[in-house]
Amino acid sequence: MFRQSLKRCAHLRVATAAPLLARQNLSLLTSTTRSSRPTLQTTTIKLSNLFVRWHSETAEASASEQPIEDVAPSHPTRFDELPALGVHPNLVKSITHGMGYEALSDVQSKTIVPALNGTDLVAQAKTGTGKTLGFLVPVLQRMLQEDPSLGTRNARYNARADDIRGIVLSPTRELAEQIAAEAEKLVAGTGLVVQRAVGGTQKSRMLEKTRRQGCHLLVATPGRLNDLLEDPRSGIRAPNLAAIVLDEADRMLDVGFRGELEEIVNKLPDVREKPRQTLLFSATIPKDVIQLARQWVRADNFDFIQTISQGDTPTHEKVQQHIVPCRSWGNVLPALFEVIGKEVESAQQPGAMPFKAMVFLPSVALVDLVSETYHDGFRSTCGVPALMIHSKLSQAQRSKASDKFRTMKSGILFSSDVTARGMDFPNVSHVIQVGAPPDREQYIHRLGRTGRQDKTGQGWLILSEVDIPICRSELRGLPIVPNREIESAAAELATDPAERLQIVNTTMDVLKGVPKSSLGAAYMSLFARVNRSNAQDRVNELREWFVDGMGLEGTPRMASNLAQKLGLGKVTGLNFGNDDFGSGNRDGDRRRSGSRFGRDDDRSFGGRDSHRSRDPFASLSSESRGGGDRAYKSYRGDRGDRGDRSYRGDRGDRGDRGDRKRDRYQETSF
DNA sequence: AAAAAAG
Repeated sequence: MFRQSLKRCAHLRVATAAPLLARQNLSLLTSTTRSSRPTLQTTTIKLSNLFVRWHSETAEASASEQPIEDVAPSHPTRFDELPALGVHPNLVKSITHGMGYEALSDVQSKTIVPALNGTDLVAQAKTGTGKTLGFLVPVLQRMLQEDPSLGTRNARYNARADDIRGIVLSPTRELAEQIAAEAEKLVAGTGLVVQRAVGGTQKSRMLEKTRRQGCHLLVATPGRLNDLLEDPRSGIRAPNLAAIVLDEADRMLDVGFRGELEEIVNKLPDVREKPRQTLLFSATIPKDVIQLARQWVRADNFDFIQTISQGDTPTHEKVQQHIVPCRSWGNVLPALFEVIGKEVESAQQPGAMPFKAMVFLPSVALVDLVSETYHDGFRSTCGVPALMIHSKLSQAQRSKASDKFRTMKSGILFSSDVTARGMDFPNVSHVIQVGAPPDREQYIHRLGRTGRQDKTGQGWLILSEVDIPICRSELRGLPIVPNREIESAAAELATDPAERLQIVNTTMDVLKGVPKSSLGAAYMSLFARVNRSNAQDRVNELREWFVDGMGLEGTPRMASNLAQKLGLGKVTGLNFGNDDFGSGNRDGDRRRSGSRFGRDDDRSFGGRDSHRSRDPFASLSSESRGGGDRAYKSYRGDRGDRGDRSYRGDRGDRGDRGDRKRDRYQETSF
């Protein structure tokens, strides 16, 4: 099995690597004497065959390829083998003594030799498998190799701020801090100096420290690094830059960062004059990112190393993935608190991990709202302390939350996607995702906050039915199993509180007591990613939440020009009135959809649909689509109006692409 | 109005 996965690992080796290897005394042959482990089948192929290779699932050279050398590189398995491969003993000592690691992980084992040789890498490995060490060791080793006098600690005094040799870029400040902390442990016994350049901190303090201590490796977020490089008085320079690392590479290469990254590169030495190594690491490397990655690596000298075989997912089998489909958004928060309550209880069982959960929410406003709701209504009964983190907090608050959660044995961190990637909080037992994750990759990275190294954990995804279709296609192929034991998920909201689930009542009562501005912000944020096909459903389910669930007069007011921008122009049931929680914009609605609004509204939100399905999931499965579908969907707002037309439109749509979609759904586990 | 990232 091991052999097979190795074979499937797309791997390129280019001729230039061989002499370097020899020069560094890295004996390739020792691997055969050291152990009987299978060695990687390394094939040298022309770069033009790269894409063929990635799609072909085989590493055997074809006739068109030109094998230059048939080498079998060694794959060290223990850190104490690294000095024999040329890694400085003081670096290795930090790892084996200071950090207490013995065995290399799969990704470390496969990247170390090519990385030490100066080969550019695109490396993909599952979350929590030690990618950070995988890029830090070769980058730091290169510095020690170029200047052997840096091997001892007192050489630190020669470090300079204007001769930075390595840069690591991270998409978030907290991740940069974490990487820097790891790097500092590594260099503890050497003369290497690590500095950090992240936003939200005092630039002048950082510059003063860097001028005083010097810097070999700079760990940075893009904005601050760019700022430092374009400031002629900063004194930060990297004329001899030897390596640049993009951690979370797929994220760093996407549109949000591309411009800033280009600006940074333009201020660094021209690679034609000063060649440098580029390392791109991530747990997810979608196909379209591979094209972008090629612009970063040297065309004639790089490896693409995957420790995830084709067809496998970047998630861990040991982490169970549950989905709780909710009949409406109003059910989502009660379901969240029910899951938390039940899982806190399960964690009491002997042998269970203490309950330490990260709860990912789709917007800052929802982090605020849910965090407050938990503290006001559930914290005392549940007994588990909770923190929150998102980018709108001050950096001091963010760091405090992050540091505190790191040390907690049991606790909850309500979070936006700031902590979704790379963060290594020890012993997270649960990752709970609320609402549709922005994309497949983000789902995988969030889930990867649990089940790290040799640990286990579990994932929960709590979704409104409106978000099911998008998630079903986005998360296709992932082993996500429906959970029907959460009563709040299917509970009616429009019933007398005396007959309503207690947890629903508590949630709604607490929400009602939260400042209207918080509710309003959360409401607005839930329209951020709607599209033409689900906008009306979202309006309706949120209206049900506010009116039937919380017993408010209506939904928060939305400016009509904002509604236009959001693509809600043709949607009915929004509140364009002057009062924040008016009873809805009847005038506007009448103008748009005629006079039946009131009646449909009553029918939809009055909770009088006796035939509504009690099990939202049952009506979603591909087998029971049809009658159940209709019964289930009948709660929705004024569909009757625009009504029947849009309803049939939906179904017609489905019918057109029916076969293909059905196929995809069958591959999906929920 | 939507994660993040410069001030």
